[in-house]
Amino acid sequence: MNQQHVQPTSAIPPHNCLLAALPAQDRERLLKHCDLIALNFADVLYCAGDSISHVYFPIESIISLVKPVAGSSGLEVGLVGNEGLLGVTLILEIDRAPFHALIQGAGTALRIAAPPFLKELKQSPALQLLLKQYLYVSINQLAQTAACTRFHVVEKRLARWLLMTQDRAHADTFHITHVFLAYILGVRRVGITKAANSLLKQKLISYRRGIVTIVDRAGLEAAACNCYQADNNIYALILGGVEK
Amino acid sequence: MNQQHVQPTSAIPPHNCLLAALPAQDRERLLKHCDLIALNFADVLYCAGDSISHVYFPIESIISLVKPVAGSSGLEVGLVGNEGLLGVTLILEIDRAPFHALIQGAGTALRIAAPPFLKELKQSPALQLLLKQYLYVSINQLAQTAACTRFHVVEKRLARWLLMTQDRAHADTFHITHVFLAYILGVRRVGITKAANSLLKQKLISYRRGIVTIVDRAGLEAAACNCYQADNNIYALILGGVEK
DNA sequence: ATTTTTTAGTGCGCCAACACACAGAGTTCA
DNA sequence: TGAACTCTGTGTGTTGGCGCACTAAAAAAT
Repeated sequence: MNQQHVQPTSAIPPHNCLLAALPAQDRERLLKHCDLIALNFADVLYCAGDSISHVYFPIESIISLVKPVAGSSGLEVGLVGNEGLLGVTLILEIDRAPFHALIQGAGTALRIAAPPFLKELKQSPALQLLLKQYLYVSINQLAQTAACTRFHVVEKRLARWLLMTQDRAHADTFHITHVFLAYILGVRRVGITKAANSLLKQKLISYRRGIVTIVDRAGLEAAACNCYQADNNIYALILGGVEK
Repeated sequence: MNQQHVQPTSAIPPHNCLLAALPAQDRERLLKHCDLIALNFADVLYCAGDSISHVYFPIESIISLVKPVAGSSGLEVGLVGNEGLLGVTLILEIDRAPFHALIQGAGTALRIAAPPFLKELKQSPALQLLLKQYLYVSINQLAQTAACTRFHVVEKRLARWLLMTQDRAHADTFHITHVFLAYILGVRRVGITKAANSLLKQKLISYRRGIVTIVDRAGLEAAACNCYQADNNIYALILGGVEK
């Protein structure tokens, strides 16, 4: 892990939707214990089974949750950007990460050690509720991914994943290689090459050597399975009050 | 839904592991609000999105949690027997079922309406902890199923499912058809026929017209993917104190 | 006892994804 | 400038599961 502390010099205050949704007082108490850190591509924040040392609120960074599989590579079961947080299961009072957590998109995050987080959690019913809601959404999205992985072809799954990442990257262009995508979606690299090439030919995306650009977002949404919409719907339904 | 009230006449007291793990006082308070009911095969307790009217503690019944998929049939993402309960997400204070819940194995269950359950939940830290632990286990098993569904062939998945069902049925023989299994595992009926036939030829199971018998449990464990063991491990790790 | 319904087994062509291997092109570094 | 490395594209044969259609046999209903 190669995390650096970052001076919070930017004029725009760092933004995480869940933090923003907290009452000002609760948020301030929490922020006092937070560090703004930079997360680098492929950093591993923790592995399944590890103790949860810190909670992360991504700002621009994107975190992949990966379920490891004996013998196989693994399978992404969740994606965390500034709409969420990493470490939500702490609300279940179990100090054990259910999944690998690795950085899929470099950027900053607010980090807080588990002990102060748990202390604030006890004091803040608003934070408790937010975590419960986010956990509920995560469970729904996990099941959605399970079904999607079973029934939908790679091209549609890839389109969905690109949309989810674009939402969290807040940019049309981001860094990703076919190899990494293959790992995430649990398919061969060649499968990604083929699917990506198809999306390219349809002029929905463009890419070269690790840089993907969304060209036609509406088209990509049409090319994706509606699991993408389903995920958004459940988030809006449960966490609708949270500003995006 | 065709549920009948059942006289709790049996000499052996009905047994649900989670209820049994509660302190006697908390359990008694809860049981006062419980009805012992009979659940019939294919009963639908609720659909995804429904309000959670009741919580169910299976005794001999087995409940399937199914994530519906637009266009496709659905995919089982959880199995609840007397080692668990249905309605665990109520602890997240969200009155919305994340999955379909349908009876996969007929039998009795203790049922309690949501309002008294929530009231008892507030009063019983032991019940709160148990639900948190069970929810954590369920999340892990959900991810396990997601990965299993992606990477393992039907025959191994079928073997795993038969073992899970045998555990919950507490019997070597139970009622199940190929059509139902196909729905549950998200494959064609013919795929089940083929896989079941293979297990039959290996003398691990026997079956005829809706009745399956486990013949060689050790052999079946060897034929299953280790997702079966992984599920058991996480349950034992988190809920190890709970008697089986 | 005959018909109808339910459940299981078989055959055929098809396709998405697999495994493995290698080629070409851009990037980095010496 | 050339070598080493990284990333993407292509080719060949294989396979697990799909869709569809039909047969066979057991159970239930009339």
